[in-house]
Amino acid sequence: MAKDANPRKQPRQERAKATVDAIMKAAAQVLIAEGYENATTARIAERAGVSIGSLYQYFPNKEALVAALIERHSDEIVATVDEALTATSHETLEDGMRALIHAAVTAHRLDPKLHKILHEQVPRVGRLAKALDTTRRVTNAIEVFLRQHEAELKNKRDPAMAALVVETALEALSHKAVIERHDLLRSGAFEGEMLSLVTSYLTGK
Amino acid sequence: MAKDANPRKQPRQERAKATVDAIMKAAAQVLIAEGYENATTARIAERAGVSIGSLYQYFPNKEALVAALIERHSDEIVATVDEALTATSHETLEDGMRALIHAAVTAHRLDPKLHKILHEQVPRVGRLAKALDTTRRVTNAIEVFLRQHEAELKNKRDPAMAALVVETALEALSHKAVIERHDLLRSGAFEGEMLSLVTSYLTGK
DNA sequence: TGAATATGTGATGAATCGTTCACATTTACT
DNA sequence: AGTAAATGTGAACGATTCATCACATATTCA
Repeated sequence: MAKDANPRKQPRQERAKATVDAIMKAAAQVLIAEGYENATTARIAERAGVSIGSLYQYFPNKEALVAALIERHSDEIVATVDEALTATSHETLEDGMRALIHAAVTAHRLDPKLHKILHEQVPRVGRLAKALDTTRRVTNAIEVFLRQHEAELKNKRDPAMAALVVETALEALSHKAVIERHDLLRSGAFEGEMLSLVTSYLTGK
Repeated sequence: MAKDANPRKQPRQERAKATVDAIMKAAAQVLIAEGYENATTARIAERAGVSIGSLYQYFPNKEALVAALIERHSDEIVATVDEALTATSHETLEDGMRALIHAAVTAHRLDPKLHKILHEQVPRVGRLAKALDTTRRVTNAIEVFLRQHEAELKNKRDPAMAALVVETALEALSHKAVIERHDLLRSGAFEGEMLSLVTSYLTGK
């Protein structure tokens, strides 16, 4: 087990970029198919059609490879949520929440199987934990939005606290719907429940 | 790696029961201290003051040992929640939710470190997944409670759906508070937020 | 007391894994 | 064409793991 976190060689030629891309694609596929523990570097390299040595030329170890995957996935989610909230910054709080919920569900649906693995099976330790702080970034975005709509907020609701509550609840509900109860999303009923949950909490109406 | 799931010998003498107990206690301690991946059977046996052979006499493999730990923990949580809901079955819906929230937080606090490991680091595969269905059992209990208070429920709220939403949200919030933001529990403010969230959703007031 | 059964031991096997490194091949550039 | 840099290869290594089994000890009970 290497503790070496030294940055590996950066791909300079097109050929090398294709290799890195193939490795990451293969890593995602193998993670989905085999789970984190059985996703060995050898299997990933084989799936990528690359030798094991090439893998270690661009990623110092397995952990860093998975971290790269997580970071990319996290960025996608945060971007999706951010877009939704900034796009509705001048509409009502309820409209914003509706957009947020839609974004959260959409984000989870980008690659549900990979999301499930990354979220449930990847150990939350070391560098991996850092890459997984989607939560904090999303909560911040929500807090900003709530401050912009403080007038609609129920008396004495602290935006920071409310953002924490809303993020936690919506993340859990989106996750459950997309990962475990995909049937709930057939009709729009479940999104309606989520909206009802957060708006009545936030506005107190 | 053995796939053998054959039931191992049951402890018949007191001595053996003590051994099994020591193994489970040690397993919890080692899991907390080292994490799931580094919690080797050898380390657990050493910590228990037992030989590795004894461990394998009562547990067919590491997975089964952890599963036993999970099952016990899950039963504790379900029991705590069940008590709270049945004790308040004749009080108001809000009182019941207050008790439920208190129970959820208490349940998470029984052994927060172990809970965190079991919840976040143990791979959700095979037998482990089955043992982890605390969720389903708690949701059922909540649904029963809600049906008993259907009169107080907002128009057209389906008890099954509402139970799902409430369980998911409260579990996520309790988890976050106890595991990541223990500071939030100093004052009772956070429990208040949780109560506000679910009661305004359920009663629509 | 002594035999049958239950329990405990730990060296050892067998498998797997992450990672390295000496070397081969390909590309870029003069 | 020729050379240096970039990229690719995969056998081999060391470390670690789970799990077994032949044997020793303790307990039960006739």
